[in-house]
Amino acid sequence: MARNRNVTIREVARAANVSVSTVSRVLNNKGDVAQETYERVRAVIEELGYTSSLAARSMRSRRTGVIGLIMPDVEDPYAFQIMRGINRAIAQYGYDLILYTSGSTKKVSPPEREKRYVSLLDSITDGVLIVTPATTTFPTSSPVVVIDPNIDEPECHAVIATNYAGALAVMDYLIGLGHRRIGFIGGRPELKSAIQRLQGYQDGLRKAGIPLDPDLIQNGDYTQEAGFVGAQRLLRLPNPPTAIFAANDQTAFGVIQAARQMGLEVPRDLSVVGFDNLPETAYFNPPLTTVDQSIDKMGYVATEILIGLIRGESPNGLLYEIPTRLIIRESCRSLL
Amino acid sequence: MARNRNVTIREVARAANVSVSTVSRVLNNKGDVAQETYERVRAVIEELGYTSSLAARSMRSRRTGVIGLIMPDVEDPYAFQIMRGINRAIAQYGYDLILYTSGSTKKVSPPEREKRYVSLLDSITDGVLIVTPATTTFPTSSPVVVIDPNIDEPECHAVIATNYAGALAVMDYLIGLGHRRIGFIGGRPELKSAIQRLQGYQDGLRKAGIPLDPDLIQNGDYTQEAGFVGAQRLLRLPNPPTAIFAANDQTAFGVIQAARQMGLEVPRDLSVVGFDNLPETAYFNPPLTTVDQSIDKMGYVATEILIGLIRGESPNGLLYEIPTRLIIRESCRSLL
DNA sequence: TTGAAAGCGCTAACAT
DNA sequence: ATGTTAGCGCTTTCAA
Repeated sequence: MARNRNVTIREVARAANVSVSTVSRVLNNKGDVAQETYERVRAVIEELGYTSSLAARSMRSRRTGVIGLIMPDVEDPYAFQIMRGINRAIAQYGYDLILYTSGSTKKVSPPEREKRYVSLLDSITDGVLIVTPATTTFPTSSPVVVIDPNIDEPECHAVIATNYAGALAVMDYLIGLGHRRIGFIGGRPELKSAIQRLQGYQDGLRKAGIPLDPDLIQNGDYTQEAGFVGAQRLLRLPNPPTAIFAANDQTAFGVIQAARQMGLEVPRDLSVVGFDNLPETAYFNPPLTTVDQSIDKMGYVATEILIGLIRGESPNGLLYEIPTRLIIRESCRSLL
Repeated sequence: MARNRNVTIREVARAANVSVSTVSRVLNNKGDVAQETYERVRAVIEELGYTSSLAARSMRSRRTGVIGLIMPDVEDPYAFQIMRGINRAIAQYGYDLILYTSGSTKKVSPPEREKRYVSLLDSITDGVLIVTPATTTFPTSSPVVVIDPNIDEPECHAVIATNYAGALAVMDYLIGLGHRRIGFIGGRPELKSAIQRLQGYQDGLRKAGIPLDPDLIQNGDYTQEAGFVGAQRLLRLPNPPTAIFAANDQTAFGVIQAARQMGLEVPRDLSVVGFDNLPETAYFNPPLTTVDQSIDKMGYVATEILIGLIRGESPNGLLYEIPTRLIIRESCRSLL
């Protein structure tokens, strides 16, 4: 906290009978310390259980060995999955990670909030990662890498997924099975990912020469409820779809529940495909065919890029795309 | 990062034509600033997009408004669920949260690691929360609250769950349904929670006068695999159990899978009950009867206690117990 | 190889 | 009501 009664570098110095600068040299392995002195200081550090203050360290030095992470919502399973990948990367490269969340400032607009967080973390980290930001311009000199930004042309290094291609793959698959009436339940319409998935749905139909039926497109918001409600609407149509493409796995789960409640068996009576492939998707019954975004990989790659930037490397471009791939878990047969 | 080219309090002061201390007063709403000056400074702060450096702030001041969180493993869904509760609390009380994870130092023993993290966070937070720590003595003056410590008599404020009572409730329930042969698949045997659940299993049988059959107890480690393997062993016994009590929900999922693979229908042929009730448990099919630990509530309460301590309040005792409760999702009928 | 001293950005006395 | 000043714990010149 602050009025820290913890042992400081001064106490270590006194106990080891050296100056603070010598202790600092030992801490940072500067090398220009006599072997004997080095060991004595190390011993004292050990004995006193000394840990240098992150606050003081980051105030003076360029490098802290800590990476900052900002997430829109810690509770978001999607963001959490990204964190898994980040975690792998920091372990691999020997960095520490600080995740910052604010309880207050809900009244501030997202871009403002993000900027505030970045400059906050900026003071104690070597670089910052942001998940699904609403802006990509940040008032900082230290590197920033954004993951899945909700911005068309990011102005900083960004890692994105091939949402459009993934949605197209789903449509190719379903159409290939013989489906002609395919319903779609969308994600949060203000998000780029949702727009791209819808686009893939539409273009997939177009490519196959199947006319677009507006009745078959339902709004959603990436929740299970949206899937449930949307599926009910779709299945009650005079001419219901034989397959439903849900904007994410949770929505797909809602679809399956609605179908069941209406006495339909999945996949016998209805084919269901989802986007995303979070770990809990594995618990679904029946197993769900999904588009795997390698969400955690986005986190991993973003961290790798960030660490490269910290080390002074400069990647080719600003954008890095992680390919999606279709995982067929349960055959979605044609009903025709 | 550090060589922060960000705007500092000095630049704000110069732009607003006041001294740094006046800016500091405005920032901290000290009140003894002229209305006019206050507004001018606020305007400049806004204009320059100034954010005070966490590092510098925490070095000088007692209060940072930030709470630190240390988790054994960010990937652990149990710990994540606790974080949900913490998140609710910090939102409620207007604090910020910093989660600290280290990629390196895997070689250090857990207690040492925890101490290191605490003193690290200590320098930038007002208090620290630790999930399932291996120690409860920390070299810090700022308050620490531990959640579900793996220590019998914690030496700092601790929030724990009534694991034993919960396990007992499961046994009462199953025995009440008529079950006499009840299998048990344990959790990580080095953890207190696992020991207490096993104890509840054994005492539940004893209470009902049912002799303990060692064959019915399988080791586990809180994973799905452990449930799968353990259930296979149990169900292949000459005299297999009619019900299985799994140490947590993931293990229960493994049990269900094993039973299915052996041609048994749950719950018709086998009753399954789990401990824990993470959100993904809701996706299980058939619905699982579990002991809800209110895991997130543990996080919430711990945060409340910590904030109280920060504010100088002193709770009654060191220990706070969160009651568990049995959630009956699917009737576990007797097979006798 | 080591120490002394300056100063990072900020807050909190103490002056005015 | 505002400014001046002394550090917080650390790293980093610069001297010795």
